[in-house]
Amino acid sequence: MPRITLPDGSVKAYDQPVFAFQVAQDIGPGLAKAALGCKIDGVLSDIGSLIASDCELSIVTAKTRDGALDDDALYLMRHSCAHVMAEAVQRVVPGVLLVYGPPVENGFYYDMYVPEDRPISSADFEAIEKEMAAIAGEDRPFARYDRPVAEGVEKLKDEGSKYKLDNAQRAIEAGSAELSWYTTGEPGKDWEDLCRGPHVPTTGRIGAFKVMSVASSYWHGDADSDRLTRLYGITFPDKKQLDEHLVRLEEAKKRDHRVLGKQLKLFYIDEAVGQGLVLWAPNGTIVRRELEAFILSELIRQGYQQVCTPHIGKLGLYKTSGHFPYYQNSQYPPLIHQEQMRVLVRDGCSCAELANLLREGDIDGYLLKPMNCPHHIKLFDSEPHSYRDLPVRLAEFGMVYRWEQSGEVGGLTRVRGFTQDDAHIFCTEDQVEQELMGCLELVNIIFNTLEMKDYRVRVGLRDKDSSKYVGEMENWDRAEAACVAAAESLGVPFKKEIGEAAFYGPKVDFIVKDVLGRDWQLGTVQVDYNLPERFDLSYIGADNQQHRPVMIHRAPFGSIERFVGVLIEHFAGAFPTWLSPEQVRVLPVSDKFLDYGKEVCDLLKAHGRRASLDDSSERVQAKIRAAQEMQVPYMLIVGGRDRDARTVSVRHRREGDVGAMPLDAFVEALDDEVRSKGEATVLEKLQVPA
RNA sequence: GCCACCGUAGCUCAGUGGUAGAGCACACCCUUGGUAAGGGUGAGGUCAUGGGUUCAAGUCCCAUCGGUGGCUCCA
Repeated sequence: MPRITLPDGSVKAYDQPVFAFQVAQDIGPGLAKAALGCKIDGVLSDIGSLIASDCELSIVTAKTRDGALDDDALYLMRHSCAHVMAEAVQRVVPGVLLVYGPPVENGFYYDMYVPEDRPISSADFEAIEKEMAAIAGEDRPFARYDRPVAEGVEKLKDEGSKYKLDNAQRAIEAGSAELSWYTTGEPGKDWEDLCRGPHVPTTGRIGAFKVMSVASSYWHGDADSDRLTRLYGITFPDKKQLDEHLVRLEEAKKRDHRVLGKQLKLFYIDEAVGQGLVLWAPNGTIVRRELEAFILSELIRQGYQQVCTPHIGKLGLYKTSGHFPYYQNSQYPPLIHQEQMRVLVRDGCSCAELANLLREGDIDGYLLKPMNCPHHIKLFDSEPHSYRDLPVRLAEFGMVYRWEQSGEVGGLTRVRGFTQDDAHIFCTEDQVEQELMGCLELVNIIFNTLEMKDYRVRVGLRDKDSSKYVGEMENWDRAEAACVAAAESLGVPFKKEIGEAAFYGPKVDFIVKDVLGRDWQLGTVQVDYNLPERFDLSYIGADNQQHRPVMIHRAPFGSIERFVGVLIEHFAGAFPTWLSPEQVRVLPVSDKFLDYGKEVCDLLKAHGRRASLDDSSERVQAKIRAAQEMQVPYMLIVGGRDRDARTVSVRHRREGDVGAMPLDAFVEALDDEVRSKGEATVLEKLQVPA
């Protein structure tokens, strides 16, 4: 009979099977009342679970002992709230069929088939929430019942939802011996859903919730399959936490790079120019160029050579590389010269035929480059190479153009024209590991300098059962080992993912989250056995024989556009001084002191600082506010006292008024701050007693 | 590409089928000041674009373009 071990190590023994709820009751009625579920031998379960054998048991409540929100509790509430939302939707909108409603990070969703003549829109949220509140108010129990597979399938067939039947069949394929339902209330009478659970005890325990958004999705995530409606919601143990979450979301929206980009005049996207085509304003261009200069200085230190190549190349080049037509639906269509077009028309080529020629690539033309590698390969191949030359590392901030789907383009994170911090390393097999290390070292240096700690690393390895990969298997093994070793050297969490390798080689990807919690892949480092083959690249080895080099593609920050977008959010617009478009603004307290202000400003400019003078006839308070809104790191307030003593009164955008210091000392301290990229700061100097 | 929502001044947003609005920004005037908005006056609009309904459309309908969220995709 069950002996139940509790988290504190104590044991409760029962002489017959016991419900987890009863155990909680025996520990204390308060705990039983607060219980949302339990963990039996580490498996999250209903508090109504019957325990028949020895186990470890912990009771899940909304808060952990240290008062934080309990992740398991949130999971139970989200999952349960999804059920309640689904029931509410079915009350509000007739004809809705349920598909799938899991908890997700930050909430839950429910996928549903919704009749086409009655789409769900945000106008329905209020009614849905009202029904949800009613269902929660009824406080009906989440009751589980199981059916043997065959009986369960019959039941689902009777119910007539192909989606639920499909879910069941998937569960059966995964090895389920039984199918389970959860009724909110009485089985056979109240609302129910095929579900493996677990759930909170009653509908009254789903917490404070809100329907967030509606979106479309596809059944099985397949764009050719049925289109479903996905309703997103969130829930928290109480209203206060929900409200706090909503406030956090609002705060996050203010840090959105699209909002800050406008506010700080960094970049614009104009529909007259084109969707996903970024116009970098002067301020944004400064950030970009500083970043590029920084990356470049590290590249040069690592032995890279900088190259420049054009934005277009002949179609044939991309046929050799394989980019065309393999990736043609994510490319701008080929460009054809008008003379050639004239000849085609003269020879009776119809629009349909022309479209076909373009699609098949059976035509001379140029392509806006979707990648930089073919150009770099041609540069490498423009002269013979000895093994003594290798590795050859060619770097370029190269702009590439890709036809992204219209629904996916937005801000700086997904664009149609972007600048890769690209380089291609041509090396021997033996040099691969060392070169990978170099790439990751670069990532390390740059993320550390920018104080970006919150990124993750994914190592994409081949699926050994698949035949889609090119290259020698032993080279793959070595390259994969090298990728893993290099990732380990970074000292940040990384995950190996089987089957995520490119067909031509393994890779290491860097992924960050934006302010709204969405993942973005920044850079990638990829080993490539394919292109050297396609372009018949070679070098002369020590044995005087021709050998095939290995290529490494690496764009550790992906695109400068996306990277700057991520950086804007990372710094919430307050770039470190070395990156700031405007580093100092001089604010004379009255225009009597404009002369001195100008002198200060000119001195800063002579030192290479990006400084400006606010000569408006505003009060100093207003000038501060204006500078503050543009996130200028240092404001120098100058008046009579400063002029007479040849000082500046320093105000920092975060620290506020930090006191006066001699002008020359400030200029020098700021030089140090910029030069050291923030390792030394003006503020530190000010804290040193005079 | 798919679904929902949205598009009004440079920006943020109001606007019941009946004369186009506010705040900020901008220009000019007054104010000459010491750490997050001093005061006044003024200018600024093909209400995304194109059709339609109506005596009358920013408002209702359709299409197109663009934006937002998610799905799909992402070499």
